[in-house]
Amino acid sequence: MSTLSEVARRAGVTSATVSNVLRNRGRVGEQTRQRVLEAVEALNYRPHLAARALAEGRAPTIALMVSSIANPFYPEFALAVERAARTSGHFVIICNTNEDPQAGRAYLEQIAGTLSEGVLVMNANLDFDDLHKTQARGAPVVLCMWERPDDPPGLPCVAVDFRRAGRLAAEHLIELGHTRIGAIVGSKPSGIHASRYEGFVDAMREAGLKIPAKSVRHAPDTIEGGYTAARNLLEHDAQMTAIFATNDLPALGTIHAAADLGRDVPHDLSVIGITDIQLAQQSRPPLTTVAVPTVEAAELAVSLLRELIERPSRAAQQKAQRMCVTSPPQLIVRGSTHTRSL
Amino acid sequence: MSTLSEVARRAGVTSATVSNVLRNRGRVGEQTRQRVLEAVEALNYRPHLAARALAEGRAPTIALMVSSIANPFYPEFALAVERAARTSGHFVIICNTNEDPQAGRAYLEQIAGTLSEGVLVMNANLDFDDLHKTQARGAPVVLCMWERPDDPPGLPCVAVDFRRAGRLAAEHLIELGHTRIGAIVGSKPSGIHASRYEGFVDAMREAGLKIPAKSVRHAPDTIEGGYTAARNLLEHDAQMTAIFATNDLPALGTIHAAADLGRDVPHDLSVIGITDIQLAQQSRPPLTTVAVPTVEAAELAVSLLRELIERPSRAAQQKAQRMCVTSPPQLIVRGSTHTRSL
DNA sequence: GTGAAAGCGCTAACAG
DNA sequence: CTGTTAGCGCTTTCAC
Repeated sequence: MSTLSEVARRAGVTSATVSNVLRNRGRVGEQTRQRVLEAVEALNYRPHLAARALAEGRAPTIALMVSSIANPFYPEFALAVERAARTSGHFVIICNTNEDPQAGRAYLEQIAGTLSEGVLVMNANLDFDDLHKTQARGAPVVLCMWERPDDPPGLPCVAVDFRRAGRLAAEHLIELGHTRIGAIVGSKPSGIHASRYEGFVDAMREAGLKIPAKSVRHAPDTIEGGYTAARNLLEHDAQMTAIFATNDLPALGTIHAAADLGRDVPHDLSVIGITDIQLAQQSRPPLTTVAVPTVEAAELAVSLLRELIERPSRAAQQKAQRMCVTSPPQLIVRGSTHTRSL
Repeated sequence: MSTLSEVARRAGVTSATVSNVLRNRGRVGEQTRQRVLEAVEALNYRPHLAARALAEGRAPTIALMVSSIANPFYPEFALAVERAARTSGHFVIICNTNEDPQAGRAYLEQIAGTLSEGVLVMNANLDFDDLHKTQARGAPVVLCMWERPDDPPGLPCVAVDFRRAGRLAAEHLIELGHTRIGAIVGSKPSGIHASRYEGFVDAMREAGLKIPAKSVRHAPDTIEGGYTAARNLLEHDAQMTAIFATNDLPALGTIHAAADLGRDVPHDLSVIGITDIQLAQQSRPPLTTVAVPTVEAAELAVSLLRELIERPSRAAQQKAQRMCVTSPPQLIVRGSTHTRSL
């Protein structure tokens, strides 16, 4: 690893000059520029990013806090984040909190503001106090998937109208003539699944449909969780003709459960999810779902973060209020829903 | 963000002392230690990792090069890498090369040795020259899933006996009485899928079974790729009773294709894959597959990397030869394979 | 145009 | 035990 001053020596100039040609700052004579470039080439010089970070007082990385990268939804988001981050010259450090606020805090305290200049939070189950603290220490924080455009979290965020997503899903089922509709709701009582369910409830109410307690189940946000909940639902109410899940994974599990119960999807049972993960296209039948603008959310989150990093002064005042809203979720009709036929 | 010297001033000592108490180096009086700790607390001080990295001449991060984190297999691996890395105090920077050697090179040149002190390579389609260069510049490199324990790549690596995996899969099918077996091989002609296919060929040959060209297809490493290839296979040879895929995703696609062709898996058609990704348990029927020790590979890779980082001198000599082999792949029989019944 | 010099925040000898 | 002194590799005024 050669250094700036080695390059400088070889080019017969000083390191300041080398720095200047490398960053196109200041005026440098064409001749010296050439010599410097040659020296850089000859020595195979590459700037030391940590040193640069220290000198500039900023870091070339951002942290992405996520509960577990192994959950099928996050990788798609992480990929989009990484792409967006690259365009602003940032690398992304992946921080799996494993849903543990302790782990999250450890990450935040160590890297925020020292190794990474900002943090993106994606359903990582973090303590809001911790988030505020890291913000106070100078590292901007943005929440990547806030579920309520109408209820700001007091932290910069990009919001997705999940309530609307829930409503769209329910409306689709209702339009198809379904009246006995079951719901599988992500296990965490509050948070992102609550608003989806609220949207569902809104639509049901408007259509004059009841939601008996028996037709709602809470389940872990996995295929298996959905499977179990769906079996349960179907065994308690044989008349049910449609199931709404607050997420794609449980919806996929529902399709499996139906198959095991000898019920054909979509003819005997319609199933709908929310998100539109890649797998949704690849199930049998392909899953009807309400697509959430993942890539857009990632891009907005990165650009908001960048803005907060670059205009800390102006941003300081707006921080609490700063909220970007993505374009609305959209219904994607595929093969798992059908006109009620019973 | 308060600094070491601010803490020092407040505690009435010098920054060296603060550094000492924080890292438990050197002897420090109990009284001063207390005062320092109080000051740290009062100022909410956190060490600046970039500064520390510069001073120590090493970085607290490693880079994980991967073709695309959105591919369902990598996240599981990435999670294991991150966990292992944390135990050695490293953060992991995720580098999506998108299969593009150019992109890979850009990453390597920028971060290797400056922002991250080592790099893990996971099927990222990188140029070996580039890897050798980054190694030469002082950043250890380890390949995470080398497919041939018997043929070292000239770079440190952890090897998984994929040939054996292919053999195990084939043997399972053969034992079940299948003789007309189709094969779906990952698209890249050389590399990781080749050895899996070789293992398959070995077993077939030993069993005295032929592999007509018609019963082999190359396909992208996706569900859809497998779907198309399987349809193709099945339409050309209605007698085929089993299909071996070099990876789980195409195997899953094969199950779908069979369903669309009205063939029951496993009674009309047995399907087997390799890897054992999470999805394999969750398909209908659950996929029989040969499990590859992902987590073990991740842990070995990280510890090998750490060793290379820490003993550069000794390691230098061994670098080219350094190879860890994981425990062997194992057959996991689930629902997609069955005794031949035609 | 180019160089000299200070400093980013921390660590690591070495003195005292 | 604690302080002094040098850097780590780079950026950035500010002189010349």
